[in-house]
Amino acid sequence: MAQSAVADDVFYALSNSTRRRVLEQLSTGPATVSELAAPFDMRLPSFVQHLSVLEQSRLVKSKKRGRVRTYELAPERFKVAENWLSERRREWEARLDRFDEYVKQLKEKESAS
Amino acid sequence: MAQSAVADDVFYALSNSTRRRVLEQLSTGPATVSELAAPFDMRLPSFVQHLSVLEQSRLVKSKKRGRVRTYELAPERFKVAENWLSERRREWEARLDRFDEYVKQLKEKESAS
DNA sequence: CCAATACTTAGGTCAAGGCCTAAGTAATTA
DNA sequence: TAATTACTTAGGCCTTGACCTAAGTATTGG
Repeated sequence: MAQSAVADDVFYALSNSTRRRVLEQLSTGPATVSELAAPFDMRLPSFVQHLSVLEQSRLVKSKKRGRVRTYELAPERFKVAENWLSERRREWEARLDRFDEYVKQLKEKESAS
Repeated sequence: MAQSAVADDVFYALSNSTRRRVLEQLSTGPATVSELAAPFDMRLPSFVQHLSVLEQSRLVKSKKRGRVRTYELAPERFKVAENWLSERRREWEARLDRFDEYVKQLKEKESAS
């Protein structure tokens, strides 16, 4: 899968507040489907779709023991989003620094005249 | 607008690779609609929809002078995504630290017995 | 072993997303 | 002022997304 497709999946998974709330919950530790579903006013099959989106994006992973499926965070994939964002920030800040430098030099020339 | 709806918009805007490429381009400086569209094999009206998604999310802003519309990055909104992600990281790292501490104490008790 | 539990599968509705063509409008340029 | 440029608007097509109900399967507790 192309790098950008991974980012598509990750950002898409993050674009829904139900899914983000699940990730918030899982940040505090593993949980079962029922536990995760409890806070939401949504039928289980609908909710489980969200879990499957999260799992496909690999932001979480799950394991089934007996009839209980337990989810946990898979922190690695978060880096895809974090890295993309910090790369953008790096880029625009570098540009703004160059602009500041440019303005500074303009001023120096001005005061020298 | 609720905080989560803002995050919905931001992450949704970021979930498409065309839109991310536009943001990458804009990280290096402002650009017009035609300049931004040039690299893409897509009809202008379709492309412009992506720009409007970006603008609605407030990740970018634009201004029209004459017949030319110029876009630029609006860095502030990126923080919504950055903050959400760093908050999750903070949370799960705190948890893993607690777990390490727990394991460490287990080992101490063990060696004391 | 029977019922309850914890999901899972199948399939349906409706809105939104991403692309298109065709036809505008407004600002510039020749 | 006529043509070109730089978008913009309108509307259509098809797929995907987010929800639902109904019915299934596989454990497990009584």
